[in-house]
Amino acid sequence: MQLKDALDVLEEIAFYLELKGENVFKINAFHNAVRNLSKYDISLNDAFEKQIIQNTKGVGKSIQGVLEELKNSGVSSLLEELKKDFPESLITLTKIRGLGAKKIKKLYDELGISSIDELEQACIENKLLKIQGFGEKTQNSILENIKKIKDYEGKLLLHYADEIVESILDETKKIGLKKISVTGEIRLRKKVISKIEFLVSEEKTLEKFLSKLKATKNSSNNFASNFEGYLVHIYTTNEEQFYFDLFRTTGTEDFLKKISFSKLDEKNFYSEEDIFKSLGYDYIPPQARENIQLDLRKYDFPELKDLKGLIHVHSIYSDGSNSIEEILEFAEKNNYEYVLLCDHSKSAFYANGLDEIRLKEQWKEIDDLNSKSKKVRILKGIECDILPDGSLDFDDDILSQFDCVIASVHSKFKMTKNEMTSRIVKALKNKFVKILGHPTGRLLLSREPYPLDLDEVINVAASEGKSIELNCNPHRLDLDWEYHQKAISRGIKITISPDAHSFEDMTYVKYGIDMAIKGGLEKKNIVNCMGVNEFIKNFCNK
DNA sequence: GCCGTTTTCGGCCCGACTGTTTTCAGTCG
Repeated sequence: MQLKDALDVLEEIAFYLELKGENVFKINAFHNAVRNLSKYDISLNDAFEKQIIQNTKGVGKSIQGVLEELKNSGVSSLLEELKKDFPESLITLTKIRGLGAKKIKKLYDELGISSIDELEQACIENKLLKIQGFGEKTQNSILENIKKIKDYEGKLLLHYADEIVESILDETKKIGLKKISVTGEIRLRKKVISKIEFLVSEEKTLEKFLSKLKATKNSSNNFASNFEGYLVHIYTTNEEQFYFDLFRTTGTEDFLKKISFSKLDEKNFYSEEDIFKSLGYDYIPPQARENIQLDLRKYDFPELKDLKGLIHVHSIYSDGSNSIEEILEFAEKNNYEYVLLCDHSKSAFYANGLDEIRLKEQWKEIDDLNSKSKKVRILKGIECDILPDGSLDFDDDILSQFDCVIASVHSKFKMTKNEMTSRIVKALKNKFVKILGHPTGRLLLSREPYPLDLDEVINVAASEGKSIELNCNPHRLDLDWEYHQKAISRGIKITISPDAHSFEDMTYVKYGIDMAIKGGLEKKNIVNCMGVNEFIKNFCNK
């Protein structure tokens, strides 16, 4: 069991305690424990072995007991006991934004609502207005949020899809199924996946594979299955037509049309390259086939190894889980020339943002490490909050002392389009700001972007000579690939950054590479394809 | 439930926001 799953159990316990009207401080104790442990991305076993559970503040005897029990048996008897008094589905209501334990209890006690469907029906029938503390706006926002949840149902982010693919491919290895490839949306590297698709060439083991997935027949060579609530499609083919069908099932339909795929008069190919060749085109990687605007020519697409700078990394100084030394080791191991360390600024109190005093401590540590490190240069950066009025979280005197400043919006999302646009435009005009972080603030499948005139932001970034981030966190992927051509056509360079808070996050740049290819970015368009000296020359103060 | 200690019980993070109220409760990060 992962520590994160165990923390979900603690959150559930807190929820049921709150339903029962337990002491607020007792409930908070569970929330505190979760908060203090949530920065560790490890298994529950490791958390015990590394003495993390034992030494973390806010994790006392009894919460430790719960975690111990989870480690040993996978369940919590406390949670099981608490659950007994309520319907199983009640906790699903916590998925709805704006609903906490208090409101859920009211809905349950007064209207007997215990599921999202029941709640939706009650809203439609105007029943919530009768309850004290609920009004029209609350009812509307609940309905809206339910709609969102239903829209998102069955869809998953790319990195989760990759995990599922991985686990299914592990199974096929055990079975002995050899000729299988992921195809369709995942192979195109779409940012949100609605079905998981495989192409398999028929062999003896196919039946075993299909029964393992409990797949049912759709048509003669198409099977469907449901894996943990997600749709899986399995297309079957034969050895000779494998690449033809891989090409076809990868799509997109628009792309196939664009290259006149249907005009191919033979079906036996030995690679996708051969298919492009016989159609008279250079090879186009699957990522780029979703972007119908791109020319059918060879692009100088970036690869992971072309990224020379690891830009936008958080350390334990703010809300990251690694020390600067550990980040340095990671960078060395992965052949980066430089790291731009970007912890949060002081206003980001929820993320332990740095004030001027702690900044100085960090700078000293960076200087010390730089004097020892031969291979990797650590640069002093900051992810500086853009305050609601467009000013920055440090004054120019402090800002001037960073090598490079990334400016991002983290608060007050609910502004008008005009207000938000001028807020960001003002920040971009600060001469020490070099990169705009996650420009739209969206969280895929969870939070809409804030209202923003992105065209205007791109125009200003261009005229000010600033870079825009392609945030590689699979929840963000922001700046979206659909805006890449617009940005580079104005001369903007894009920064591919992991916005990392852990080692795992640092590997997210691979999703950035996927999106960059999709957007039609070439190495020359990407800031961190520059070596350290060129980066300093073009994007650093001093 | 956790912590800290003036060691056995009292205090516990907090500000912003929203929507409901008519002065505040609930939620969120």
